Amino acid sequence: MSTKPISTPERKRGEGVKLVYEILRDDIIDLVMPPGSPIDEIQLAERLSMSRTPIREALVRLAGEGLVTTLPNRSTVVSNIDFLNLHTFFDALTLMYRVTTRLAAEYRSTEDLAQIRAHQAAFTHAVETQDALAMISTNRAFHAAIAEAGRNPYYTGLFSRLLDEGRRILRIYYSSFDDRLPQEYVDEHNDIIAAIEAQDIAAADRLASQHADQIVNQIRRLISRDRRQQIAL
Amino acid sequence: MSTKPISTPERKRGEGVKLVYEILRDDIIDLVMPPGSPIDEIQLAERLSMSRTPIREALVRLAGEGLVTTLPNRSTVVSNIDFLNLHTFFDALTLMYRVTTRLAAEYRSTEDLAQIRAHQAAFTHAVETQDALAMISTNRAFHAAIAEAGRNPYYTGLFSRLLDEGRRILRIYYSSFDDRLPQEYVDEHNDIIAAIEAQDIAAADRLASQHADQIVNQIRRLISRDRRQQIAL
DNA sequence: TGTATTTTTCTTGTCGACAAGTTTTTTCTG
DNA sequence: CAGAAAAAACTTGTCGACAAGAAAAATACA
Repeated sequence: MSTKPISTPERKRGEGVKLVYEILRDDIIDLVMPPGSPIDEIQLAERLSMSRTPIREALVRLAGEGLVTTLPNRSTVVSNIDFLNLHTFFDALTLMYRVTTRLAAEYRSTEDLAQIRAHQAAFTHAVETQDALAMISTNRAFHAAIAEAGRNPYYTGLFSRLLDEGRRILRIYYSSFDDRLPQEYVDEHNDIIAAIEAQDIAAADRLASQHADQIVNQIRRLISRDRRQQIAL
Repeated sequence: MSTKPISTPERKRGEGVKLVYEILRDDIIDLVMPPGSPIDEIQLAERLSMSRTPIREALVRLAGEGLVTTLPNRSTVVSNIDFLNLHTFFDALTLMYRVTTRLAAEYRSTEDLAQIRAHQAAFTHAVETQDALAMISTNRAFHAAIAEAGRNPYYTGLFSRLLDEGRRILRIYYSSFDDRLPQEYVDEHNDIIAAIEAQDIAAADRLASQHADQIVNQIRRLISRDRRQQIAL
């Protein structure tokens, strides 16, 4: 975690919480603060030059989203990634990939398609320049845009949480990205876009399902490879 | 909302937030505080004889779950029920009914079954005594227990929110319950229990789907009937 | 009398301080 | 010197107070 103070000489009333929330959220998702990192309220308050009240409010919100864990009367820490129950994560992620893509095919507007295509362009660029970090974030934005087009807030809410959790997991292994897979992702994304544009719900469901399997399998491979390396040490 | 002060002479450190959270949550779900009700922090603080800090923390949590809406620099109010987009609610509810029941059939332990049966007994009793309010809450507990048996925290989290929202909607119409339908629900619940016990995933899925359709249709009927009455006035 | 403007009142957002626990350090004792 | 007990240092949870903004009331004006 960077400790340098952030210059916030003037802040509007009500923006403090938002600021802290977004800083912590980004730092947690990008693993700047790895799982288990303690979050010191006083330190944060000094760094952002504000009182502990807005800090605590942001922490309560983050706890509600499962990104931090509050240990009563003890420190708040960045939530751990539960590798033992990853299958529940994969299961929910796959389901949300499917239903959001289905709904997008059903309800997408022309503007939705433009948004989705813009994110896909960014993802393609990240793949071409082999920027693994950019791949992870643009991939998230691409699928979040699809979910938005589906217009079901219950799904977008859960899906966002799952995508964030997936980002954390991928960041751990981002250095060991295969450069063969990303191109496949680009192609699959394009197929999904085509199905959404054609409003072919069945195809959207099938493609999303396959895409989810690809990602799940990739994560599984990254984890097992990592485990082998650890044993080799 | 009842305004009588609650006797809380001594409270342990850290229990204040939990107390406020549960009181507000229950009052909102049971429509003691109907949608749109303003929540006055100072009034609440005086009634529970504590400062505004724990009150605000509880409100942030409730806002995270969508039960209250915070209007910046203005009052926090109980969230409205979005009747215009009820289809997104029905869609998500049906899906969660299905996946949680499927998973329960797959992973249920003997203790899970006992829990589920206990809730079903309570539901049956509520139907027999024609206690509509008890039907609503025991029905929720029954399905929540099934979801717990499926052991996917992402699903149980979303499902809980949906069940709570459904409880709010049903409470609005609780006086106009048909007395024919509840008996069907009892039978359907028993079929679902049988499928879960037999670990018949396909049957569990199918029954949950039918059950969800029943409930969705019932709510739709209650709403349209209510609308006709309003027009008749 | 009705509308615009100012003033007052009220509620929320933020702050600094203190109390209740927890962890770490120090001191005591065998 | 090792382990237990006591004390100090630190962190979190709660409080009362104040400032900023919004709603309501009062006033001015046509």
